[in-house]
Amino acid sequence: MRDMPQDRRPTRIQKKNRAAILEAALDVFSTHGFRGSTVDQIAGAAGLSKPNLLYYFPSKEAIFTALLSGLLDTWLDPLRSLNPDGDPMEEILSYVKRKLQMSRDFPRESRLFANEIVQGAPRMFDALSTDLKALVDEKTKVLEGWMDTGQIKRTHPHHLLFSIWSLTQHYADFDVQVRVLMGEEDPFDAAPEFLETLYRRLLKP
Amino acid sequence: MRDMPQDRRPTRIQKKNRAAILEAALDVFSTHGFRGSTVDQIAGAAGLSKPNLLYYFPSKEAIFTALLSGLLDTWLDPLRSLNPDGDPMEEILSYVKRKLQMSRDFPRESRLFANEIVQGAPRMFDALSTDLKALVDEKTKVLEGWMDTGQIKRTHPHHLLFSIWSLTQHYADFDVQVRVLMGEEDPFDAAPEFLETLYRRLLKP
DNA sequence: GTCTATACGCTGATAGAC
DNA sequence: GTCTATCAGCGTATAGAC
Repeated sequence: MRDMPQDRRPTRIQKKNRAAILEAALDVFSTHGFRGSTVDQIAGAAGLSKPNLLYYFPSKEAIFTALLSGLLDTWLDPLRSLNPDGDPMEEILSYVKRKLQMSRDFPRESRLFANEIVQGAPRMFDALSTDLKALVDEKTKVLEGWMDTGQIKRTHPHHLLFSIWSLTQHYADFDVQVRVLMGEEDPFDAAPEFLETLYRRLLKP
Repeated sequence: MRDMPQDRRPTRIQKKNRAAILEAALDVFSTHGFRGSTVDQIAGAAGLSKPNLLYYFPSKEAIFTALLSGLLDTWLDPLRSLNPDGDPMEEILSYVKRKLQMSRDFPRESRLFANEIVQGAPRMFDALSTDLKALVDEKTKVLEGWMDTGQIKRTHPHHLLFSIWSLTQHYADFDVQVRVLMGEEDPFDAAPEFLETLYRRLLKP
C-alpha cells in the first residue's frame, strides 16, 4: 500500500474533500452501479478534477470500498437494536418503522446496496457472509425464542426478516416505479400504516 | 432505420442467431446491468464475433430494447390474468404463487428489470408509465371492488400490489444474499407457505 | 452472412509543472 | 495540493475483404 494523505492526521481541507468525494460517490454509484459510474462523474459532482480525486483515493475501487464499509454499519443498526428483552410485537413493529424511515431518508444508500446485491454482490460478498450472517443468525434466534414462548405466531424467521427488508426497501429501490404508479400520492403517507397492519395480523398470537 | 435481416423473412440461421443473442444478452445484462455489460461479453456468450453480433442488432442499445419489450409482456401476464370474477382470496393467492414461481424459474428476467428500475428506469420509463400504469390502474380497481363488497379486508390497493411484487421478486433479485443467509436450506421450500399465510391473515375478512 | 482489421471516443490512472 | 497534459486499454461501432 502506498502512503495516503489520511495516514498522517488530515487537514481540514483533506477532511472536507474526502467527505465531498464520498458524498458524490454515493450519489453516482447508487444511480449507476459500480461499472456504470465513471471517476469523472464523481469528480465533477464533488467539484474536483479527476486527478485531484485520485490523489485522495488511489482508485475507483477504493472509493467504492471506503463508501461501502462506512455505510454498512449504519445500515444494519436498526436490526442490531432489536431488543431481545423488549415486547416482541413492539420490537418488530419499531424495527419495520425504522427500516421504512431509512428508505425514505436514505434512499441512495438503499439503492447502493440493491445495485450491488442484484449483481451478485461481487464487492460485498465477504461482508454479507461474515458480518451480516452473524447478525442475522443472532436475531433469528431471538425471533424463534419469541415464537417458542408464543409471544408472536410461529413463522419462518428468515422469511420474516426477508419480508421486512423487501417490503421496506422496495420504496427506495423501486422508487421510480412506485411514484409512476401512485401519481401524486406520496407512498410514505400510507406505507407505515399498511406495514403495521400487515405485521400485526401476521404475528398476533 | 436501416434494413435489418429480420425484415424479410429470416432464415433458420438468422432466427437461431437472434435467439442466441437475446438469450446471451439476458444472461449478461441481468448480472451486470446495461452499462456494466459489454458487447464482447454478449457476443462471446452467444458464440459469435462482435462484428457479427452487430450485424444482427445495430447497437448494444437495440439489443437491450428488443430484449425488454419481448419480456415485459410475459412478465406482466400473471397480473393480467387476475380474474375479477374469480374468488378474491384464491385469485390473489394464485397471483402470489405464480409470481413466486417466476422468481424461481426466471430469476434473470427479474434481475434485468430490477437493475433497470433501481437505476431510475432510463430505458423503461415509457413502458412503466403507459403499459404498466394502465394495467395497475385496472387491477387496483378490481382489488378495491373486492374490498368494497367485503370479500377481502380493506387495505391500500397500491401498497398491496407493491407488497406482492417486493416479497416475491426479492428471492430472485437478492438471491445471493438470501442464499448466504439461509445456508443449505432452499428458500423456495418454505416461501410459498410463508407468503400464503401472510396474505390469508392480511386479507381474510 | 461472416470474418479481419480498424477507427475513434471514453475511461482509469500517471507524470510532472506550478 | 491542485492543475494540465498525457497514456494505455477498453468499448462501441464501421469498412471492406471473402
